[in-house]
Amino acid sequence: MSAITWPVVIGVAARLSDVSAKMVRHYEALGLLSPVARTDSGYRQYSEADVRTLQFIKRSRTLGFSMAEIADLVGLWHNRQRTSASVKQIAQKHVLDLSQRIEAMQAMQRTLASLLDHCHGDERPDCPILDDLAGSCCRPGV
Amino acid sequence: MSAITWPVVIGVAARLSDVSAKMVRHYEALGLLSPVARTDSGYRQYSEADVRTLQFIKRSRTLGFSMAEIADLVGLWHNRQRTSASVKQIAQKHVLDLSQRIEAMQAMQRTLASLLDHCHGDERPDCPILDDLAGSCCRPGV
DNA sequence: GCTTGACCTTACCACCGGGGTAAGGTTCAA
DNA sequence: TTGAACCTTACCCCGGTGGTAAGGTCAAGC
Repeated sequence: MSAITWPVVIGVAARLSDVSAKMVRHYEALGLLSPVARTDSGYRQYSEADVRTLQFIKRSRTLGFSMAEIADLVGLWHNRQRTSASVKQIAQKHVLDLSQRIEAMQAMQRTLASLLDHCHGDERPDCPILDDLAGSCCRPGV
Repeated sequence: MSAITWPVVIGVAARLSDVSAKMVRHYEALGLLSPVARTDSGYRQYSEADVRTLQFIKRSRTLGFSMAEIADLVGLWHNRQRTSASVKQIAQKHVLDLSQRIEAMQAMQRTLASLLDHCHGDERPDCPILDDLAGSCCRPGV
């Protein structure tokens, strides 16, 4: 077990937060992470607080929040005057967004399932799936 | 009711297939649609078959197939030696892919729902959602 | 002290499935 | 003949991430 000497360079911060060094720089460019300190030679220096912010961002991405939402969440996290209502509102909107995307994909699945059900899947060329994609059902004359 | 005079320019083909002219050109660049005829002045000319292909692509996109999958499907559609098994295999893979994406999003939803459930959503700053994102549960000492 | 290799820096390009915008040529109808 | 509507190519943008290249820096080993 090796204790960490702070601050750390980007590679260590990346490993500690399970975010690639590339994305760590990207998050900084996006403003999710305030510009960190630099050594004389230009190396970025990450404090424990910086790494915790990266972990916060990572966890938020895992839950599917967009970069814009995460920017808001990080801002609220760092703001002691925040209200839990403002946080909850962001999360509720995200859940709603997820529901809509899930519903859209499930609709695709239902249609595909029914098409798969009617397709023999054998050596013959006749295929209800292609027939549906070609729209033959709606325009029998075409 | 106005009968259509074939071939048509890109704008008409776009309206007939509910695909933007921009994307019609893009699909051609991707090779989904073989390069169409041109007038002396360079305008693209779309036949009925071309428009049917565009409609096929549109319907496939609506069902969530990727461009690569659609390229395969269009190829099979135009190939009389195809087997319905080959079509079915693409569709089955796509359904599986959808299932995995849906499952991942539902997992996010479950986590978010539980967090929302514990968040008061009032004027106070205390917020289980932020606590979770900050990972305080797992690293109480940090 | 010098070399080596691992690391850092910035700056580009790519993906997908589009959206936009600009500058210029063409067509058609009034 | 002129003006509007349309076409052409060529470029930039989004989100979120990967790669790659060319160069600077640091620490350890000899």
